[in-house]
Amino acid sequence: MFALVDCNNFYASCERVFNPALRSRPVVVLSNNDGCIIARSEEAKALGIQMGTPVFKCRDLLRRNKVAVFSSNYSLYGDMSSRVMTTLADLAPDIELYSIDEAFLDMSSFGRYDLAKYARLIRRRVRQHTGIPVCVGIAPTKTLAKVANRLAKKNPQYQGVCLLDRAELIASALAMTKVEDVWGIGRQLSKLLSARNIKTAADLAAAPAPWVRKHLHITDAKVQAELNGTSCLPMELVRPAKQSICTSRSFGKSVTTWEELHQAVATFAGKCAVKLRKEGAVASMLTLFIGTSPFDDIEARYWGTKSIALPYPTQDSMTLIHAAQSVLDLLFRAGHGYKKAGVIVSELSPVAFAGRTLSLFADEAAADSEQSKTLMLVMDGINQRYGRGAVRLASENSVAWKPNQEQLSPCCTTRWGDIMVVKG
DNA sequence: TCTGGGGTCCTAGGACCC
DNA sequence: TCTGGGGTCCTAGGACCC
Repeated sequence: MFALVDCNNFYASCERVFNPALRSRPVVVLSNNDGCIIARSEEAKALGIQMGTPVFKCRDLLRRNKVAVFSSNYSLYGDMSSRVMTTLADLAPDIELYSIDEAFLDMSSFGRYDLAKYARLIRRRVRQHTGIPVCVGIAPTKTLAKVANRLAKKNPQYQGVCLLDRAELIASALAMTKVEDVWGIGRQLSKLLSARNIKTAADLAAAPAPWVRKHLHITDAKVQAELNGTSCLPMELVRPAKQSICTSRSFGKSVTTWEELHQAVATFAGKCAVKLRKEGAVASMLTLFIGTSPFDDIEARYWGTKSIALPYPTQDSMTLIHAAQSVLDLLFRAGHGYKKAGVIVSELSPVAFAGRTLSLFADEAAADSEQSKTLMLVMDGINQRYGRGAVRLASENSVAWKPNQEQLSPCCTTRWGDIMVVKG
């Protein structure tokens, strides 16, 4: 048996934990550039505010209903997430951290223990330790646990817990679940299935397996098997090594000059380097993309993307920034108002392997130098101790293109200075 | 005026091998 | 008119997840 523990309206709930005055008010959290609504409390959902709505389209509604609006505060959400996960790790022998607000727990060793009762204990414990409300779904496969969790969330009478441990319970749960709400079935696929009159999870479970395998993907065949109680997706107890790392942003205002874009690109490459070092990986490939707003007139739009091989597998900020800027020179077209850019590093390998392969060309290094490694170590150390950005390379700068973040809440759990401003 | 960010997996098809 | 068979590798792009 698998339990899926999923935090309710996670970002909105995080904002509430340290601000009790928000408990009776609708709360929404905005995307990185204060552009779209990406999290909503139950009260906000009840107002009809949809996921992904641009704020400017519902500003009146927000004001009329005194909705509390926040910029996204990932320091806070990341820290609250690890508190929730730490609490959960004590409650089951094995745990898979699936996303920032979800984890699977391995319940297979619980035997004849009352799982519904245990699920209620999980909810209480997480609430007590972190202040975050969660729902728990338990079932024989991960996909069914997802179904169960969804029912627990949608139906107040379940009180946050749904246990699917008998065939008739599973059957009725599948009949209640629309096919587009099944984990792994997205918009395109549900359109296709709907045309074949497959409208509920029960319909999908009952569809002839050979037809599914022939006309859909192998992943969808697994979804179907999981709905029918055959577990195809095992617990993943260790996070697999990342294959790529991306840093990208939309700009608070459109960027027109080469200099500003250069700074943005340098900053993103620098952030990728920090993430690489945190991951313990080196990258062999770098991709840069820059673009105008997709909402611009079609003739004003521009989208450029290009990848280059790095001189050797690296995690050095200066090497990556230099590479990203050289790609920018190839992609930059004057006369556009750029709205977004990003850097992706890929072909990652563990840092322990860096330099094992000798360069074919004798005058080329095969890995970062000892000086560069030491310098990066010192930089990361200083930034960890004194705060991100305490030291940076001169080319990294975020003045001109800085994203809008007008409603940022304090970092109550990660920054001492911020604790003082909390009231209530 | 204002429209997110960061990932993975799968497949089709081209280019190449013998 | 007739024109093999069996592979691998790589990439772009689509679809999905949160």
